[in-house]
Amino acid sequence: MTRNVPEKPGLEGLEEKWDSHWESEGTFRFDRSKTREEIFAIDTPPPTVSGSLHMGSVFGYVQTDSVARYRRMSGKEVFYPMGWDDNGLPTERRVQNFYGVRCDPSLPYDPDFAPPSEPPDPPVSISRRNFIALCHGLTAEDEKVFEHLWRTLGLSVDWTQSYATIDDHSQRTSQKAFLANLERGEAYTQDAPVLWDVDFKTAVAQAELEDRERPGTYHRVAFHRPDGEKVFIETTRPELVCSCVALVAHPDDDRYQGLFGSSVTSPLFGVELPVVAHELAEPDKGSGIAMICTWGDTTDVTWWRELDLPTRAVIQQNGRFQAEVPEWIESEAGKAVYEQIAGRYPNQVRKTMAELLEASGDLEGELKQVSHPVKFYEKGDRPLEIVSSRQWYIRNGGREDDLRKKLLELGERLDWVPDFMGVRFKHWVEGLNGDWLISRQRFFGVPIPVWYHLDDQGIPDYDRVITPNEGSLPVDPTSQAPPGFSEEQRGQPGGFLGDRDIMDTWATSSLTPQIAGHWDDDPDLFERVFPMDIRPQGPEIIRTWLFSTLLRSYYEHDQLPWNHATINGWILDPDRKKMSKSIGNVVTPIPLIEEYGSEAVRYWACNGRPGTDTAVDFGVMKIGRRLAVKILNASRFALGFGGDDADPEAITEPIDRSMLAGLIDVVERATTALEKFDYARALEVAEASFWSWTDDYLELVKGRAYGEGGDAASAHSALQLSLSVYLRLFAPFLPFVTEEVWSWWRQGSVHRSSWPSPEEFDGLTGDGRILEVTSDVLTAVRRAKSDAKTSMRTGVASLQVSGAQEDLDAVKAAEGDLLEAARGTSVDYGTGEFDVVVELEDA
RNA sequence: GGGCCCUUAGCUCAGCCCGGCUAGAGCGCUUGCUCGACACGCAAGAGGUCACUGGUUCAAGUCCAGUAGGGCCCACCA
Repeated sequence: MTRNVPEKPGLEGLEEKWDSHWESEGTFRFDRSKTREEIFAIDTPPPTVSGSLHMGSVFGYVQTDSVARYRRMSGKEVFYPMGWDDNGLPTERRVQNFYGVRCDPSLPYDPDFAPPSEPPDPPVSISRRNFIALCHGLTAEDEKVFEHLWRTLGLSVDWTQSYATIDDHSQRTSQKAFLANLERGEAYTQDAPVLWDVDFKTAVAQAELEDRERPGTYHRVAFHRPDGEKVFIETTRPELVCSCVALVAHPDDDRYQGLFGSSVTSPLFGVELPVVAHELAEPDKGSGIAMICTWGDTTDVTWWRELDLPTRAVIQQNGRFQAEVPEWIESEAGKAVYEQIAGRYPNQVRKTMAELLEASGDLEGELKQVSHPVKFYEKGDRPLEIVSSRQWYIRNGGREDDLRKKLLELGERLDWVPDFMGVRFKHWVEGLNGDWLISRQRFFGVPIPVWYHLDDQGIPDYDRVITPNEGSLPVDPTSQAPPGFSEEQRGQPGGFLGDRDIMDTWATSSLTPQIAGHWDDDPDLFERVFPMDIRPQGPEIIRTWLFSTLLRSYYEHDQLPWNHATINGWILDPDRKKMSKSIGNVVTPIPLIEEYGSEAVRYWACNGRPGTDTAVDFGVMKIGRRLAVKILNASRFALGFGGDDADPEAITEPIDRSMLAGLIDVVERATTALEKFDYARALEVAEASFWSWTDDYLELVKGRAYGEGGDAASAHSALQLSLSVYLRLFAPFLPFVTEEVWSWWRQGSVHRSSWPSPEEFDGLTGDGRILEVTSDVLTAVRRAKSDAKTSMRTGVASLQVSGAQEDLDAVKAAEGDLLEAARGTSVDYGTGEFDVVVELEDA
């Protein structure tokens, strides 16, 4: 075919050119006629579209894309869909800030509502339906930006397979799976203490917690024995004295043996409390005796449950102390004290209580400043409180050892890349201390698809759950009536109540294999892609996304959702610090793509070893760009001789065959690495070989290639053949430039060509040492010229090569090329230690 | 408190699983070079007690034990 090699090849504009070409050709379209064995399925992480674009996203996705492209070239049909995680709190927050609105579910829907042009302060309250409409609108915009970024980066996803975690199909899948869990008893509802974010006014799950080190103050507070004797506890939360239900010490603690079974009264409130024993009480913490409140921390919950203590909760879901005086405070003095703290926030009450205790003589000694870990919602700004509320849970092994063991087994069967990441999973499962709380008291998400019967008094009976017909999914119980009821019966005695909550975003994204594979509506497709081959993801969401996906797959299919989990490393800023919005060191990808090009950014990402933390490094990007430019220029040379296409028969020169022999090794090593998902090693191997190909082989054959006849034809064919191999080796990493060069003289896409294999070189290779030794001699000649500070064009007056006989034979086989490259006329050979003596002509 | 990862040239990192020839790459630095692919370039060079201490071995950057520093994850907030 005719060759179309440009005079001055460049990188500019390649992204756009090839993205639209691939799109119109359907290059990456998934062929669903293939069988499961022929398919390589990727459970792509759906990025949260409501955050800013971030180098962390680019990093992992590009690495995965290189794996996808390799598998496609090695003969697999790659199932590579892209999803958007738009449901959930990040979107709500973004909408609130972007438009300056707040969702108030009590407001009626306003069909004419339009968001203010500037976010007002304070924000304007709008109805739930208006709010959700804004969420949908904004995420649609955000998704376009993301898709554009992914296309510019050259992710080879099949864009016809996209999904969003809030779209109807995802909602249907999510609700169907939830109802299946409910049916089998894996999901249940319970009224219990939960960790609660008072700002977001929602319950949060164990997986969403983080500890933050906060300053606290130990208050030494006196409780009173009937005989007037004081018992001192130390607490950082004196505001909870009013919700105290008991004092507790370790059963073996000698100091408190006499107190167990007796009672004390609380300071200020005068509430009578038992003194109990429990082994969780630590003798060397504080005074060794603690107050149990309902609930100050999760240990309180344990004590409360195990010791069967009463519930005296005072902090409400809005974070304030309840307004009415609790009924367990009976004394007039106690009531008066409570009046002073009613309706206020815990940190205010803490100060007030300290003052009141001081005044009453119940606060002893100096206040002691400490720093201690406090539980926060990972997205929240205030410490979590524990409040009692009805929530939905999915059993996750946190309370059942059999299930926990089963999940640990599955985790062991999964192939972790790198394997030490499996330990994180193991520790997480071993450390689970409760079931997965999936209900959220929020708005933009998949509704929990149930209703409850109301009794004759209009009181909901949470044991009588009404579920929808599967055909009606997705449903919104707050606006749709359950089967067998009409909307008029909503809230009426004998009628129904729709669950107002939505599911945790992970309750839906834990089903990405089922959503992308169309478990609910296309069983034929699902059979062809499930279980998937790889789950690529970041290390920070092993406890959430990976774990919950594995759990749902176990419940629904009794097997792993994928065979391999490839865990990428963490992205650090150029100074090797963790990137975070609060520090303000987040690096965004678009300016970098503009400056260095997509290939450069991809090269940087693919240089990050699997599972290894990697810093944003502009230097590495520059190298990537240099490599891409080099590929263009070297290709121009290799294809610049007109004439025929590569003819294997024509490759007769020993050095050409020697070069091909070396390439076999490169192909084998790159292939082995990629089979183990080690894209970085494959790139490194290809790159090192490519540079010596340009620096040595190209220089050595240059003179012969410009000539004519059989020896020139040998060079032309060898150049084309080796270039074709290099382009395919680089295609997974540098998709644009390799496609560009491929298009100069080949039909079709390099990304649909076959991955190079050693069989391609059958009968074409020679002694690999010829090129190696000849290159060494050439290097010695160059060194001589460099030392003489003269041009590389300087002629060589005499060239003596000493070495073992086999080395001398190797050089002899390439003598013509060597002399031409070295600008010499003859070589003298001598046996002995390897040595090259060069004498230069006068300049 | 428990666990995992890291520590190799001025910088960023390979090499360690499976011990073995003078420990590699790129950037930066130094010195040259406008040769018919490439100045978004080319060639050559300098630069390292492989964190530390012990041990195993004929042989340790590589295996084992420990120490120190850095990072991450988990853990009941009295």
